[in-house]
Amino acid sequence: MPSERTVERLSLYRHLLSRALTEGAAHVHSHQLAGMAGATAAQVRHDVMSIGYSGTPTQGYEVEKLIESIGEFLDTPLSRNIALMGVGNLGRAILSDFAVRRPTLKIVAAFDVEPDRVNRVIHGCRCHSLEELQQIIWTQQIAIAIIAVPASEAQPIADTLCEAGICGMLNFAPVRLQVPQGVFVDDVNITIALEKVSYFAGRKALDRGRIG
Amino acid sequence: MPSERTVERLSLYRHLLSRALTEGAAHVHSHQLAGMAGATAAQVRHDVMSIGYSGTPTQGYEVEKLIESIGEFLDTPLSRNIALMGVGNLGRAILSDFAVRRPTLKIVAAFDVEPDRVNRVIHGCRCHSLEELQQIIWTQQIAIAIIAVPASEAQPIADTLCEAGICGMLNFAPVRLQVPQGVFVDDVNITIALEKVSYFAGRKALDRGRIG
DNA sequence: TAGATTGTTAATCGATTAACAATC
DNA sequence: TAGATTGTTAATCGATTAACAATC
Repeated sequence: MPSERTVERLSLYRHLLSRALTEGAAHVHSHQLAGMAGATAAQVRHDVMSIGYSGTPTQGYEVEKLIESIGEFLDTPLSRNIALMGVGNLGRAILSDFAVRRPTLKIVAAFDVEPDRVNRVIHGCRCHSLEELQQIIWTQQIAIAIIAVPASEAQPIADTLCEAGICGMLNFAPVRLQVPQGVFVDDVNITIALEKVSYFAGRKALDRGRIG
Repeated sequence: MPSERTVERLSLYRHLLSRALTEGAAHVHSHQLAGMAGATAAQVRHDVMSIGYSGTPTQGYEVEKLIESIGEFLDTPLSRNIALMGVGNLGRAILSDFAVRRPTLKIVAAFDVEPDRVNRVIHGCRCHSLEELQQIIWTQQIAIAIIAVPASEAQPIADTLCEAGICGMLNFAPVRLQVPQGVFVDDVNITIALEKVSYFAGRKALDRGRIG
């Protein structure tokens, strides 16, 4: 079982390699990929080894083959259909900015409680009422959900999703979701990320003697 | 120097404790806070110890005092004023959902290149043109920036920000930013987060025998 | 061939966990 | 007092880094 960091890096490698491929790069060395990804060459070699792909000492890694190997490793037999819960400002931003980027991950349905959002098509995605949730999750084979609802509604929504059989959630609400053992949850907390930046930026500025 | 994880958890503790305080809680035990934060009691004790606050065996931690201690530790002498770069869908979502939550962190200015956004007030925040950047960063004493521009514009924007003396950035663009030594950058990559959820959710589903 | 890069093992580093005396 | 919880040290765990023979 690879670590979360390794999975994150592999995902990033694939993204970078796809772009390198369109620019005509046929081979990359570990330190080149490391430079692009903000990792070390040793990490790249470790990550690549862990997915069972091998390069050659002189040429390095074949870009096309490596992309393929990462895909075989990362892409699970799970359906790649995603549900978006909440079509407020954040939900709409996710729909417009991130829905199209990866063909392997696709937001196929959105849900909201606001009557003026339900039954509308927003950024190319139809918004449904919560009553339709279970049926749509089943018929569309949705395995993953994005939680972009206010904090107070996040837990009830998560409960409904778990009952409907969802396998994983990406949670933007600043709440720790209680879910059954078999469900994977990852949190993106923008406020905490900002506080972290503020803290370490402040420490660095102090070290530089810029302030304090 | 505390780890990034410790800083993230401390930020979360403060958030949770503030809410507990308004609900009338005067004291918490390590395992209670751990339960709320999705951490272990040992982690809570370790984190609290590292900021120099002490509880008592019978009562646990005083909520009000602990919040204060976390603040003294996390809140740097750095100005808490933030600039938002890019007022597209994501930028607007950040303005509306996260700007008001923490009084210690405040988005005081937004910037965009689109003429129809410049000089407008969006979600209570004035949007400026990039020409005004340096002057506003200086006069408003802005130390932190949020990068919510398209990938292709992220690096030039980051360069300008570094020249203007910014200390830290929270980057939403799917690019690894090149910055000088003294600048702290943290990345939020929603696509990678989704791929991670998909991978681990798939693994869990396999283990449960739900698929495969 | 010579040299850079690979796969792979061992060493290091740091965070988490366990353990336990001190204490309210 | 008895008992749960604390601060603190030691043990564990896992990831990163270093090292190096194999190899194209």
